[in-house]
Amino acid sequence: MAEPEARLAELDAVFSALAHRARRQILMTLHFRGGSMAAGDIAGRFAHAWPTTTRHLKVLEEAGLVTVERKGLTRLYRLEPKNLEVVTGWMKWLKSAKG
Amino acid sequence: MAEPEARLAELDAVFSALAHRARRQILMTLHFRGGSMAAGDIAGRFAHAWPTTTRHLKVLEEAGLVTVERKGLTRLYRLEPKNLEVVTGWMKWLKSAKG
DNA sequence: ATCTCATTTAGCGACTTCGCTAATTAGCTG
DNA sequence: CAGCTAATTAGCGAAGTCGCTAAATGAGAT
Repeated sequence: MAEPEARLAELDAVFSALAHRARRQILMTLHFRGGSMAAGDIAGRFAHAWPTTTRHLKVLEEAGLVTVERKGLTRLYRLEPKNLEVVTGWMKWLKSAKG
Repeated sequence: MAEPEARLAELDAVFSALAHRARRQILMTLHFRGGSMAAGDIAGRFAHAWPTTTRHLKVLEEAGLVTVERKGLTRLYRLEPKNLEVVTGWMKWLKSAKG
């Protein structure tokens, strides 16, 4: 683990990313559609303007919750469930640890 | 469950509350010290000015993550683990549901 | 009633977030 | 290359967050 500050920063990034309803919904949408979708496909499912969704996607990407891959003209966003473990890990630890 | 909007609002409140490092730390501190502490006891463990911590406590309270009880001069904050289930529930559901 | 102690509320300034529209980048096709 | 399409970046304004200090509240003790 090392680098406690890096770990805290990661927690900050992940929890902040999850703090917005639209971003949680993006993750859910991705999951329900098999784990990966084109950016426009995602944007099309939201009432927000496309650039707004683009920015949400960037926040999720910076938190490590999704990854992007260029696929010709489109960009494929993929759910990265591994980094969600940061949250479950924190929750589990909070519940189990003894003082 | 009913009221989908109420449920979404609760998710918003809880995830937003967890999005700040100091607030996560307050929950951890509470847990490690047995689940309840006086406000001043909590504030004393943070570098922030006392009113700043008071506000964080209010955010946590509004999210249902802690409760307060007047105890003479002091106010006793108690961890409310039940409402943390909102998060674990969301996480679990996200991981297990099939599209 | 007054004083003190624990805590909150009020209010300010710096900064960030989140929505938008307009402009730009970059790949593909003719 | 010109033109279309997918998506991002730029930049703006409204609103929220988070730190602070100063003032107010409210309970207990003198």
